[in-house]
Amino acid sequence: MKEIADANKGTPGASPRQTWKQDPASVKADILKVATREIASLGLSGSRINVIADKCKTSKRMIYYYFGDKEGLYRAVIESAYREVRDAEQELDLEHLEPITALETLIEFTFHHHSRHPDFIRLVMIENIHHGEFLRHSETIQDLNAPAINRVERIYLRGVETGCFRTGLTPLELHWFISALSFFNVSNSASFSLIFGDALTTEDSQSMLAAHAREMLLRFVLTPERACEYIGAG
Amino acid sequence: MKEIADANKGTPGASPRQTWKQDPASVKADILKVATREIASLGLSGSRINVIADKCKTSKRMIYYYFGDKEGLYRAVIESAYREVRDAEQELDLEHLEPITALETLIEFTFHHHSRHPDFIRLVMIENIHHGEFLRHSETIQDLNAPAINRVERIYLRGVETGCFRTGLTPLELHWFISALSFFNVSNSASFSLIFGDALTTEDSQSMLAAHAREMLLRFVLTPERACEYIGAG
Amino acid sequence: MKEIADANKGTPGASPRQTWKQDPASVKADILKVATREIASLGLSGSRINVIADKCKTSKRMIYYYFGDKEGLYRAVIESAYREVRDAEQELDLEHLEPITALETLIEFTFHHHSRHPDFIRLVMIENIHHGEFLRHSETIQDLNAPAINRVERIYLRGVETGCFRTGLTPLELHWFISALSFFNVSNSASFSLIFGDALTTEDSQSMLAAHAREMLLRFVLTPERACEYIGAG
Amino acid sequence: MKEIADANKGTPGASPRQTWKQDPASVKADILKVATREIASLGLSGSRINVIADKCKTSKRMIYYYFGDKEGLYRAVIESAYREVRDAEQELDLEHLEPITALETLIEFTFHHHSRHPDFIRLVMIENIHHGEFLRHSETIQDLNAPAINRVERIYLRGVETGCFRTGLTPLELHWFISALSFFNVSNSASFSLIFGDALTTEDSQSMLAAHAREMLLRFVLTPERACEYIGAG
DNA sequence: GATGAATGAGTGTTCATTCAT
DNA sequence: GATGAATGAACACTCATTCAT
Repeated sequence: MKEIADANKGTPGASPRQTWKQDPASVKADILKVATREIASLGLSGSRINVIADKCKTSKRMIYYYFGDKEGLYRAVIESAYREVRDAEQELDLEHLEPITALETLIEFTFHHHSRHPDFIRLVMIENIHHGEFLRHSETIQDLNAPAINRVERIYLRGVETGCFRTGLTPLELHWFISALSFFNVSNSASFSLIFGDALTTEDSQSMLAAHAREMLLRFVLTPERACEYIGAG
Repeated sequence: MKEIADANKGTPGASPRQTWKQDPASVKADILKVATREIASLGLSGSRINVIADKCKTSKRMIYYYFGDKEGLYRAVIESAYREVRDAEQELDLEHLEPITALETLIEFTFHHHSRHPDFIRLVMIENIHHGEFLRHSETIQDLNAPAINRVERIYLRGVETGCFRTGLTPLELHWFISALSFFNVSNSASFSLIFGDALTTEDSQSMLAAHAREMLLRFVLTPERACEYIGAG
Repeated sequence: MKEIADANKGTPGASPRQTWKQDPASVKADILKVATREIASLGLSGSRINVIADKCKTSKRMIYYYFGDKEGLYRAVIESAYREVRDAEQELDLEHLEPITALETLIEFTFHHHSRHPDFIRLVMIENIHHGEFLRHSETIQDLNAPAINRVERIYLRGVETGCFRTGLTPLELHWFISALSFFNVSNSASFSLIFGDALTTEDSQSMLAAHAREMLLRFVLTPERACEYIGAG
Repeated sequence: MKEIADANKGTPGASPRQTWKQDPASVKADILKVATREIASLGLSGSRINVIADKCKTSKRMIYYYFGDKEGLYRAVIESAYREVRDAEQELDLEHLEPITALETLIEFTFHHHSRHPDFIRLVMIENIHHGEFLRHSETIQDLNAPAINRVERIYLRGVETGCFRTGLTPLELHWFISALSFFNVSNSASFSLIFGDALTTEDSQSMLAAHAREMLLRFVLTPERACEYIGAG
C-alpha cells in the first residue's frame, strides 16, 4: 500500500545544500514549521524524517541533533502548535465587552480561528488517535491551555453577576460546547462532504454555521427571560 | 521510535494454526472484526497485517486472498463500520413520536450511541486524517448514510408543519449540529481530559452534556414562541 | 575509525541471486555457518548483517525471517558452536582406558581440539566480553555442556577408586584446569605473540606445551606415591 | 538490537559543562580513566565517544584533540592498562626469596592480581578479539612487558643453579603457564559460571584454585627429587 | 585551547506483498 | 483453497568525525 507522499526518495546529499551558514535557531524553527506541515498532513507514522529534512534543505541528522528522535520532534510540533493557537487567542480582548457580546465574539472567533488553523486541528486529531500518549508526557500543556478556560470563566461569571446568564453551568462545559461546534467543522470536513455533499463548505454556509452556533449557545446560556428577549430580537 | 504494535517478529511457523477447516465466510468476518479493532486502535499505518493475521489465527495470505491488500481491508473495515452503526440507528422508530420528542430522542440517542461506538468514531477520525481518500472511492457510502439525513428531515418537516420548529433550517445543518456535539465528545476525549481534567467524563457529567446538548438544540430549532415556552418549562 | 571489514558496501540486490530454489534448511544452515565465521572474526557489533547476507547469497530479510534479529542470530551461532564442539568431544571413548591414560588422553585432546576450533574460542571470548548476557538466556547451554564435566568425573572417580588419583579434588576443578591451559593457548595467542614473540606458536612448541600441560596436571592429580613414580618415569 | 550504552541522544548543550578551567593533564587523565572503564566494559565498538565525553564532563572535541581518534584513544587505554598492571607487579620484590618461595609468591600474586584487575583482563581479551591489530602498532608494548619475563627468568635460573628446578624449561613457557591459570580465571568467569555454576567463584574456592595452581606449577617445575619431597611435604 | 553546529555513510530493522508448491 | 518461503524498498536512528568561529 502506497503512503500518501510520493516524491520522498530522500536521496541524501542530492538537494543543493546552501553553503552560507544559517543561524541555528532559524534552522530549528524551520524544521519545526516543516514538520508541523508534514505531520499534520500525513500523520505521525505517515510523515517521513527524510522528507522533512529534504524540505528544510538540511539533513536528517540535524533533526536528530535538535529533537532527539521522531517522537521528540512530534512532541515539539504539538506543543508549538498549541502555543501558537493559544497565543493568537490571547489577542482577543473581551474584558471590556458586556458578557453577551463577549460570549458571542468568543464563539465567532473560535469558530473561524479553528477553520483558519486546520493543521492544528489535525494535530489534535492525530494526538487523539494516539490516545493522547504524547500530550500525557507534556508538562506545559495544561498551563498552556488554562487561559482558554479562564477566558470563558471570566465572561460567564460576569454574565451571571449581571443576571443575563443562567447559573449552574461550568466554564469547562461552555468551553466544551464552543470547542465541539468549532472543532467538528474542521475535523470532519472531509468525511462530511464526501457523504453528504459540499453544501456546508461554502463561505456563506460557514458564516451561517458560525452564526447559528453562536445563536444556539446564547439561547442556551441566557436566563429564561433574557433568552426569550434574545430570541425575539434575533 | 517504537510503534504500539509489537508481536510481528518474523519467526516463521510460530502461530498455532488450527487444522480443522473453517467456513470461508466466518474467516472473512473474523478478519474484518479483528482488523476493525486493530485499525481503530492503532491507525491505518500503525496497524500491522501480521498482527491481524495472528490474532485471527489465520495467515497473512488469507487477508490478501479476501481483501486484496491493506487498503482493501481498510475500505472493507470502514464500510462495515458505517453500515453497522447506521443499521443500529435504523432501529430507532421516531415516526410515531411528535416532532419535539422525536428530535430530543434522536439527539440523546446519537450522543450515547456515539459514545458506545468509539471504534467507529476513531475510524472516521482516521479517515479524515487521510483526507477522506478511501471514502471517496466507496460507491455505497452515500447511500449508506442517506437515511441519517432523511430521518432528521422527516422530523424537521413534521415540526415545521405543526408549527413548532422554525423555518429556514436545513436537515443537513441539524444533522451537522447533532453530530458535532456527539462526535467531539468521543473524538477529543483523550486530549480534552489530559488538558482540562476528567470532570466531564464521569457518568453524571456525560448525562448532563447529553441533556444540555438536547436542550441547546431544542432551544435553537423551536420557533420563538415554542422556544420561550420550552425554556420556561425546562 | 574503520571497522575491520572493508568490502561491505552491502549493495542490495547487486549479488547475482540464484534462480533455482534452495531448500530452506540449507539456507538457514548456510546463514549460521557464515554468521559464525563473521561474528567469530569481527565480534558481535563488528559483524554486519549486510555482509553475512551477501556472503550467503541471500538477503538481509531472510536472516530476519529465520533468526528474528541480530541477537537471535548470535544466540543461534553460539549455541550451535557449543553443540558442535561438545559433539566432537563425545567421540572420545575414554571409558575403556585406565584412569591415568584416560586423563592424559583427555588433556591432549582438549588442548588440540581447542586449537583446531579457534572460532569457538573466539565466540566464547565474545560472549564473556558481553558478560555472558546471551548465554544467560539460553536454556540448553547447561545440558549441552554437562557431558564435559561427566566425562572428567567418571575418569576421576575411577582413578580415586583404583588408588592412583588423590582425593579431595572435584571434577569441576579438574575441568577448569584443563580448560584454562587449553583455552588460553588460543584466546591469548595474538597478544602473547606480539608481546613475547612467536616462540610458543611453532608446531613443536605447541606439542611441548600440550605435553607439559598433560604432565603438570598428572603430577598434580596423582597420589603422592603415584606422582613420584610418574615423575621418575616421565 | 540495543547496545548496552544508552545516554547518547544528540540533545545539544544538555551536559552541565563546568565553567572553571581544568588543567589539561588532568582532563586527559580523566578521559583515559573513563575510556578504560567504558571500553573494558562494553568493548571497542560497544563504547561510545559521546558517552565517554559526557562522563568526563568534557566535550567530544577534547577527546579528538588529545587522542586523535577513537583508535588513538583505545591505543592509549591499552598501553596505560599494561603499564599500570606491570608497574604494580614491579613492587613485588622476589630477589631476596629463595627460588621455590619466590615462584610460589609470584604465582599467588599473579592469580590474585589478575582477579583484582578485571578491566585489564577484559582489555586484553578485546585486543585479542581484534587479532592484536592495535598492540601490533605499539612500539612500547614489548619493552613494557619484558620485565614480566625477566622476573620469571631470574627466579628460574636461580632455581636451576641451586638444583631445585628442573632444566629444559624456558622462562617464557613458565610465564605462559602462570598467565594461563590466572587469566582464564577472570576472562572466562562469566561463561564458566553460567554453564557450570558458581562453585568456583566463592572466596574459598578462589583461594583453593590459587593454591592448587601454585602446587601444580611447583610439582611441575621442581626436579624429580625435590618434587617428590614437595609432594610429600605438601 | 575550546566549542556548538553540522555531516556522510552506514546499521539494524520492518513493512506490505508475492512466489512456488 | 491454502501455505511457508522469499523479497525489495524503505524506515528511524546512530556513529565517529570535522567545520567554523
